[in-house]
Amino acid sequence: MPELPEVETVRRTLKELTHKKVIKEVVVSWAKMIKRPENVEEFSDALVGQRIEDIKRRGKFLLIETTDFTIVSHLRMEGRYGLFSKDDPVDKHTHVIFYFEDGSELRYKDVRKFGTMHLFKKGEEHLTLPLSQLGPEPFDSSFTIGNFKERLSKTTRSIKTALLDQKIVVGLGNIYVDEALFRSGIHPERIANTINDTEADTLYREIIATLSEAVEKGGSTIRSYVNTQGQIGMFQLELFVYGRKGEACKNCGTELERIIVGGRGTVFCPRCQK
DNA sequence: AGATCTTCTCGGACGC
DNA sequence: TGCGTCCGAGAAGATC
Repeated sequence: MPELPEVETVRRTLKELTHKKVIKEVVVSWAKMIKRPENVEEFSDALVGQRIEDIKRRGKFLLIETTDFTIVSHLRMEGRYGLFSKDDPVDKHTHVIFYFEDGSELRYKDVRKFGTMHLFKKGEEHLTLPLSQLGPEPFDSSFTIGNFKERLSKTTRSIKTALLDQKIVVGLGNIYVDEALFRSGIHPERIANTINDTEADTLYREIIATLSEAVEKGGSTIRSYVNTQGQIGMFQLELFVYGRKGEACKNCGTELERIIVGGRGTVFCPRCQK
């Protein structure tokens, strides 16, 4: 499931693959994934003749910038982009195809149909949902330890739930939140406002370290994550807890436990995480 | 009234 | 084979 590192990997690949290509036609075969504008034809029509100028990322959202518009795309769990030629058979889970003037096509596939696309006039995408309420980027100077501690001190949710909410910091999903909490020695059910100063310092550092190491490794392959080129990711980041229920903690050997926190499956070490 | 909780989206995987 | 259940990111709506 794409979290920040996977989305960043997709962004980099997609930017190379689609640079300066001009859209000839857009075909949407699953209209419900287009959340803005309400009329799907408006979405398709607006993009005809547009050139792909840049691909950015905000949290787990991809921002596909064209001459005049920005497509805000969220992959949710299973969304994937791939560049194909017209001779490639169209997968049944393909919901949007961007046809380029050079004959190539950018296809969006999504088995679960959870992904979304919003179209904005370029520059207006940050003014409203889905981007307007997002917290700071973990690698940006706007993500400060002071603000992080203040936000934690003001909520009574579990620390895991607080971190999955994209308001304190963006980019963490179920994999990396479990990893960051393990690396910080913090139990996922700890109430956020009970996290002490030292723990918050560690957590802040480990959130950034966990995500940046994963970006370096090109994202995770958990649940057969595939990059934009249709290749299985070269993920090599060592996962300490995610998906390892019942296995031995790599730090102390204790059997890892799985619980539900905020409705999400959660794996942790009962000995290392307090 | 702001924080938190619940519901909804969807189809593959899995268990009986 | 055919049901029923589970899973989950984010937003909207409901509730505290």
